[in-house]
Amino acid sequence: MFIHSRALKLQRKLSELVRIGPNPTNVEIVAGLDVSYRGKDFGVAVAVAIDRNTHKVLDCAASRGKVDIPYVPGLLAFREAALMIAALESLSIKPDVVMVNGHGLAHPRKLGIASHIGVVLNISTIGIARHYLYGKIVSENSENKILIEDKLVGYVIRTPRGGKLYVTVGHRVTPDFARRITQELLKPPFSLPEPIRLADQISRRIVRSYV
DNA sequence: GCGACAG
DNA sequence: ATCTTGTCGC
Repeated sequence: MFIHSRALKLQRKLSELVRIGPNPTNVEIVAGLDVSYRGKDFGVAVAVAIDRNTHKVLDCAASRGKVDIPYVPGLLAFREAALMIAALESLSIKPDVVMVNGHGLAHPRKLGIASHIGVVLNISTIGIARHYLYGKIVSENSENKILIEDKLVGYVIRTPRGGKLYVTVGHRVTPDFARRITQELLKPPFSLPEPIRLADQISRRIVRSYV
């Protein structure tokens, strides 16, 4: 079952394992992870693998099931990580880096869902969030940096339509690599990088197909 | 006590 | 995130 205090303790423990860089080499496959819900406790997670150069979909997989843990700000991973990991491991190919819908190090205990998944699977991950959660935003050189304990962990970037996107280090990537790969896969007129956008779109279609 | 609060 | 159709606008 779910013990709030245990969750906090686990996050503080796992956060010690998070690494900023080094970046993966020869990045050709980028995956995106997202979860949609039917009602309040039935979720569908989808993993989409994209070719970093052609932006074509290489593979796609889904995982669904009852979700008993409620959403609590700061504890999102306990609600969604299991389904996301199941979907990710169902892919027939291995991504070089994974984008997760949620924050990475920009988190109260430095362990947003992107970092959580990165540490648990020991893979490179990037957090992609549409809303602010935690951290100091500093405008510098016409760019908005996200600082945690005075350390750079990511950037707030602008989407083609003027919206904001919080891009942060999940695990084993640098802030600049996270931003660069995100920009590369951010195709107008969309406001989310392709891997996440497709995972989001596909997961809601699956969910909505359930009458 | 007050405000903030990913998906 | 989800409950929800059409509609106004770039």
